[in-house]
Order: sequence, then C-alpha cells, then structure tokens
Amino acid sequence: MAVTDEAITKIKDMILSGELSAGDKLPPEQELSEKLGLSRSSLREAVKALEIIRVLDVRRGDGTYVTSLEPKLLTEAMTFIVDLHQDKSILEIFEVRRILEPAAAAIAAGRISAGEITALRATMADISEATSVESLVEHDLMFHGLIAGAANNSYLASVLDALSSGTVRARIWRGLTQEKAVDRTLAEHAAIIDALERGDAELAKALVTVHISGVENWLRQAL
Amino acid sequence: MAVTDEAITKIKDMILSGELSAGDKLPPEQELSEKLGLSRSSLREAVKALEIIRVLDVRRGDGTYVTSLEPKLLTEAMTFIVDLHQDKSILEIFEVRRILEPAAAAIAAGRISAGEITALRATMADISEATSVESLVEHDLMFHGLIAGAANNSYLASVLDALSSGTVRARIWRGLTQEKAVDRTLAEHAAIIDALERGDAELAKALVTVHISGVENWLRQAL
DNA sequence: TCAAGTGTATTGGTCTGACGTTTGCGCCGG
DNA sequence: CCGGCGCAAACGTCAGACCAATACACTTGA
Repeated sequence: MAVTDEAITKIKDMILSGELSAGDKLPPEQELSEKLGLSRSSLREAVKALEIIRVLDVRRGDGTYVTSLEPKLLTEAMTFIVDLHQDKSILEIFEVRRILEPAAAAIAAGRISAGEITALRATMADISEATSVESLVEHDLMFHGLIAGAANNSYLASVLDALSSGTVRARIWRGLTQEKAVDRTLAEHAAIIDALERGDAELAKALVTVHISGVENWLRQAL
Repeated sequence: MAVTDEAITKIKDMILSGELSAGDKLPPEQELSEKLGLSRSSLREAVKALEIIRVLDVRRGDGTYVTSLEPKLLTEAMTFIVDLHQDKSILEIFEVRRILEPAAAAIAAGRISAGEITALRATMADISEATSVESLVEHDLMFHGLIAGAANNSYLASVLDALSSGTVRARIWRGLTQEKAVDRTLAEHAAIIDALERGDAELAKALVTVHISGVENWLRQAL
C-alpha cells in the first residue's frame, strides 16, 4: 500500500480509536508528516482526500481539524458522488426515493410541528407556471428536505438529500415544466401537507408514493 | 477557491460534460497539470481526492482512468464515510435500514431466482454458537447483501451495504454473541428465505422488519 | 512461427526545499 | 480597557529531482 493511503488509514484509525475526536486539531502538517513517516506532500494528498469527504476541515493559516462528523456532512460528500452518477440510472435512484420518502412522510406525520407545516406551505408561495426552473428546483428541494427533516432522523434526511441532488432534479424539472406539470405538483404538495397536518400517516405515505411515482412514470416514458 | 479545488471541479465537469467518459484515460499528470494551469503536486491532491470517492482509478506506471461510475462504487466511498460515523448514531442508521431492508425484501420476493435462494441458504451453513464473530459478520453481510441484490436495484443495494458497514456490524455481533442470539438470528434468516422462496412479499417484508427491529431493540437497551 | 524473456520509455509515487498567503494572537499604545 | 500593529505559525503552491511499477515493442531461443 502506498504511503499516502497508509496515512489515510492511520488518520482514520486515529479518529476511530478516539485518539482524535470531533473538533480536535491535528498536528501541523510538518509535524504530522514526520510522525507518520512520510513527506509533507504525500501527507497533504491524504488530508485532501479526507477533506473532500468532510472528515477533515482544513483552515488555511490556522490548522486542520476533525469535523463534527454530523450526518449532515454525509450529504455533501454523497451528493458529490451521486452527482456524477446522475445519468447512469436515475430510475434506480428514484426507486430508492420511492421507498424512503413515503416512509419519512409517515414518520413525520406523527411528530411534525406547526412551525414546520408553516414552512412547508411557505415553499409553495409565489410558485406559478412562470417561475424559473432554478427557483422551482430550490423550492422542491426545500419541500422534500423539510419532510425528511421532520422525520427527525439525520441520516434519513442526508441520504434522501444526496439522492435528490440538485443536478438531477434540475433536469427533471426542466422536462416537467415543458409539460405544464407545475400545477399538478403544487396540488400534490398541498395534499401532502394537509395529511401531515392532520397527522394522517397512512394518507401522507400514500400521497408521497403517488407523488414520487408520478414523476417516476413521466421519467420512464421520457427516457 | 484554491487551485486544487478548482482542479477537482474542472475534472468533475469534464466528466459531467462528457469530455471524459467512464473508462477514459486522463492525460499524464505532467500534461494535465499544464492544461489546468497548476503544479503537478497540486493536481495530485485533486486526483487523490477523486480517487478516494472512486471517481478516478489511478494505476501506477500506466495512467489515470475514469471509473465505471457504477452504483457499486458508491458503496465503497459511502462505507468509508459511514464507518467514521458509526458511534454517532447507530440507531438512526438502523432506522433507515428498517425502512430499506423490508422494502428490498418485498421487491426481491417477486423476482428472486432459485439460485439466489440456494446462495442464501448457503450463508447459513456451518454457522453455530461456536462460529467466530468475523465469520458471523461475513455471512450476515452476505445474507443481507444477497437480498438487496435480488431486488435488482444497484443503488438500493449500495446504500444498504454502506449503512451496514462491517465495522458497525462487527460490534453488534460481538454483543449479540454474548447473549447467545445466534440461534434466533439463524431462525429468522431461515424464515425470511422461506417467505422469499414462496414469493410472499408481505410476509418477507414483515419478517425482515421484525428481524431488524429485534437487533435495533437489543441495541437500544444496550446503549 | 511463436512464446518467453528482456529492455526501455512512459507514467505514477515520493521526497526535498523554497516561497507565498492567510490567520491567530500577543504586544503595544492610546 | 480596547483597538491596531506585527510577528509567528500553518496551510497553499510550486519546481525539480529521483524512484518504481507498468506497458509494450523487441529480441532470442525453442
């Protein structure tokens, strides 16, 4: 194994063993490279790799720190990866979403707060057939993100968020807007919010399933 | 933005734009660094980062290639990340598994082949109270992996695989074996296989839910 | 003729050392 | 007490050299 990969493993192990904890500052590159027995350049490659998956947080002029390792950070790393897989098999990704989103909605139905309901409704304001694609994507992401968040499971929210990365969604919306599907989407969103507000988990779950399936079917015939 | 991060973005964009496709060979580091306008050392950091998330495949003495970008590769990258999150909130991860695994089993029930059933049964052979933890983990991973695989959705299998990373499972099994829970697990696995073989999606789904929940509950009181 | 072995050019792997840039923080003066 | 200055620390980047593995063409022997 190359020295750089060894370094990656060693740093990972230091975190797993507790020698390094969330928020801890690593020794300076110079010092750490000596400790791990490799050059600074090689160590930097290792650090960069760990940085991109949000394990390390490098602050220029200050030092390198272990991130909080919160599930939320999993999203960013995963999104980056999923983005590159977008064209490969959007349908498979949608199938996973069709499993997770309804489940998230069902869980959310039992515990969602009035404030979150308000926030959900807010995502639908100012949306019309004339709204730009970028704005639609943004609001849609927020809508689904809020529901996932209301399910009170950061990992669920993260995975879902990653699978619904903006890039993928943008393409889909671009297609959907050409079919004047904005109204239908808004109506479905509204129905979902109502079900959540009433705490009707079964209905919320069904509505979300239908909602996702609708897009999925459109996508299936569009490909 | 730092030159290294720019390079990461540029390479990513080259893949997204189609300038680079799966399997393509990148220019030599020397040449690519000039093209992107940065030093070789900095470029190498970018390449290393993309390598760890399985976007690039670097072969010493040969060249650097774009990976197949198959969903399967998502697993490895995600596993690495999830491993580091293990202690944080295993319960949340389990909750996601409890959503996905039953769904996977339900899908699998309709399409699983005789060969896959045989393979599933094979994972249970030679297992007893005396089997080593490592072996138990390996067989357990295979069991769940086979079901996810039978659902015929690579992303589903990948996400599930990542969430069930070996490290996490090892700890759990270590605890379970201390409570002589091997027999019970085997019995549950057997029941799941039977349901799958009969194509009973509802039952398979329920059995898997129960199975996962059992471990989840043990975990909840163990923490 | 073909297969095995060999040699070389190509390409990534690693190191060293230098210098630029940013940031944190203590010191100093108002 | 507080704000600004300045130095030291730490990351960012680069250049150049050499090592090591691999691919591939070439040679050689069966």
